[in-house]
Amino acid sequence: MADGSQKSKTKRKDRILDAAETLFAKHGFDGVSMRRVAEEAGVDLALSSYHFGNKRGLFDAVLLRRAEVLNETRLAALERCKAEAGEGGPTVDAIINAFLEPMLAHGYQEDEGWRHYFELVAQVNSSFEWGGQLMTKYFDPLVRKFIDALKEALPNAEPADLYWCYHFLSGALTLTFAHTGRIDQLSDGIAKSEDMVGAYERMVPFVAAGFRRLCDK
Amino acid sequence: MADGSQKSKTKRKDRILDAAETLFAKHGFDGVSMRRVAEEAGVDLALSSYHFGNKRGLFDAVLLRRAEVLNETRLAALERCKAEAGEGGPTVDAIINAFLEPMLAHGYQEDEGWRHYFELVAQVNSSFEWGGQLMTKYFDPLVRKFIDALKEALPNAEPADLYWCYHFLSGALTLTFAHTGRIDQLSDGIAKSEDMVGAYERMVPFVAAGFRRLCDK
DNA sequence: AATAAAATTCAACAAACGTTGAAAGTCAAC
DNA sequence: GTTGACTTTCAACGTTTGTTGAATTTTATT
Repeated sequence: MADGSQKSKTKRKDRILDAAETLFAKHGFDGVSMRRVAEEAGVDLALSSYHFGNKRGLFDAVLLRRAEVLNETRLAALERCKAEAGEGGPTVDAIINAFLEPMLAHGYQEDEGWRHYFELVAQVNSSFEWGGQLMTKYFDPLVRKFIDALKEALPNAEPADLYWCYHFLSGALTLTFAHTGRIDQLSDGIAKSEDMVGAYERMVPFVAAGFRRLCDK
Repeated sequence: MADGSQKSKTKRKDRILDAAETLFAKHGFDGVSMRRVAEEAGVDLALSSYHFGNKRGLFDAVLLRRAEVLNETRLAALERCKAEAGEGGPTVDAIINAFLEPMLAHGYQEDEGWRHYFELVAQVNSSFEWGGQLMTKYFDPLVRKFIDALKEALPNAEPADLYWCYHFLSGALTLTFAHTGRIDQLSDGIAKSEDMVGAYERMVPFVAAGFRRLCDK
């Protein structure tokens, strides 16, 4: 059969993950029904439960799928930035850049999947119910490596200051990738939430300046 | 009757708002049922619909109730900081401080209501579904006044830079007040998400340094 | 004390929810 | 081509959902 429909190409299991990713990003865990996921994926209702156990299992699978990829990319960027640095090790700017640049590389290049995924992570990160548990589980092992690198670049920093600075970075980052459209309305179109390159180019110096003011003693 | 139960004191309509505030903050709009709200408020199921029309009306009422108070407090803080400043107008640090300090004043002083409210706002701010619309509606008229003040303190700033800087501030702020507990786990207890004073004292210089690096030309 | 208005309860609706056991289909290995 | 292991569908289950019309109680006004 020579049909060009999207359905025939990818496997059903992946189509379910894609549909769930999109819907969870837009409406949150409780705002999406298993029926809606099945409909969007073009699949029977029961199939999601078969593959992922239950709704929560599906949610975890969506989060895990790209977390592994992102963590690897970020780790590679960190090690490359260390290798390129001179004897004194990488600068604060370089480390922050290694943390942010991989999101841009995947993020806004005609890849809807990654864009939805970052929207979902933004929502999870700020949610009381899951923010602590899930972000810790999926991202903090890597985040610790970045904080260790920052400790070397800022040898006199108080640990508590360093963690709070990362927290502020995390907040700025996730809100930016949430794509809520708020900055468009606030600025009357002068700043655009779709302009990820502009956001990235500003976030690196903004955050690095904060780190240095608090931690460079 | 001389009973000291909480029920008898406050009016039912306020009890519904309080219960909804707590529950929406923890579980989001779709994670809370009208029955759960009624139960928590100690009130009949139908009463919430009677007072607020429907579930969405209840949600809006919860958001609006404290937004008005917070906006007034922030406006007063901004004008006080302008009055106290010399001829050159307030510094960036002073303006940022006027924006953040009111949340601390209300926020963590044994007042659970405000704490839950800020958790709710954090969640709304990062949600694709509500973030653009609701935050704009309830907070942006005031935010524009703060940005105008920042424009005067940073006369050579590009407008787009200014809006992005505020966006980063907003992200750092809302995540911090979301109280997800993530920073506790990441830092092994060195930094505590309940320590709002510590967060506040660090956020002001962190954010102000970012503004100056990007906007002070 | 009678009256009108507002507040609250009761009971029920149809619709949507997550999950599951059993049946049917698909596919590769032998 | 028969077997056996996955995959997918079908049909239904018992709950829970938001909302509403009618009845009841409370409150304020006369």
